[in-house]
Amino acid sequence: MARPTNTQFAVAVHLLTYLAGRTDGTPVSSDELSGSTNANPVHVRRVLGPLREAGLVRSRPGVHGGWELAVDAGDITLAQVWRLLQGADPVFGLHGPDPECAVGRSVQQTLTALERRVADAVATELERFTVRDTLNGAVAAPAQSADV
Amino acid sequence: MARPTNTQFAVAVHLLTYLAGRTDGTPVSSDELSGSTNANPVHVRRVLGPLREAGLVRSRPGVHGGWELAVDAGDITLAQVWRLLQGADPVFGLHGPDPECAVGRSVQQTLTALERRVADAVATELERFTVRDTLNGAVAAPAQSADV
DNA sequence: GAATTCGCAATCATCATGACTACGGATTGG
DNA sequence: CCAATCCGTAGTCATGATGATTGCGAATTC
Repeated sequence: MARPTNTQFAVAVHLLTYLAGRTDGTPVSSDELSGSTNANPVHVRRVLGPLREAGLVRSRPGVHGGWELAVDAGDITLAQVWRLLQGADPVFGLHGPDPECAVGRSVQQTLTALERRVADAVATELERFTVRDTLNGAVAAPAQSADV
Repeated sequence: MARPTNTQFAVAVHLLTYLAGRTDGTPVSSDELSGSTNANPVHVRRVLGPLREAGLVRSRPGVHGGWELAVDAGDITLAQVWRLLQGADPVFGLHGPDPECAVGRSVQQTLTALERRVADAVATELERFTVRDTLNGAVAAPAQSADV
């Protein structure tokens, strides 16, 4: 199926959780972080970049530099992370119908409206959890899955 | 845009709406459908295949063959279509963390649980609409978007 | 001044998606 | 029976998104 192509959200949650688990106040280098996420340092920096701009994390260059949380883990909702990294991505892809077809135009409007509804639903669900929850393993699977 | 690649759900909604709009009982060929969706006939058949297996549409070969709805448009929820085509796709991609890292394993479990929750949320939202709604343009944007 | 680490640009490999072609099978109509 | 139409499916190809990797510069610490 549509394989997990964009993993930035997953990596970000991992990184934030890792940082939240660091009790000593020392920053963590991209190198160390890349080891845990099995990614490379450049990618780590690219993922953390938007989070830094949003004020969630700090970075410092230099010998004992690295990354650390800028706010409490309990104050970072997963919805925030989602919006920063993948919130602009459509949940389902749109297609380009024949512009001359009346049905096509109507369907396109419908799909756009749907997209926003679904994106809202995703954000609402992610709003319920924070990085602290992920650190504590407090994110449980739903009682019953609607799958199939 | 992470998800922009897989447009099968969008195409399927388009195709079903097109079929629902056909008042005369004659089947529609893949060729005609491909014109409206701006795709090619083979792709149309590939998208409609799972819907046929689920009993939502029928197809007939031969001279006056083609596709038609097998059930009432009001009985086809968008969630059904979603599950058949993209329901198995993760909403956000998972990454492959270092299996030796305790944080990594924990985060992975959390993300898997999250994935199911979010997938449920999407399905629940799509459950609210049917192909008839898309035909009537009855899918409105939400009152306020949670974007940004 | 040397070592460390972030910041960023540029290139490359991989993979999902969909377009396209080709051929076979089923059905209709003469 | 034969031709035309249309689905069914396999196979190949182009495109685009994603992430790996390298290289170089700037900032900071010691």
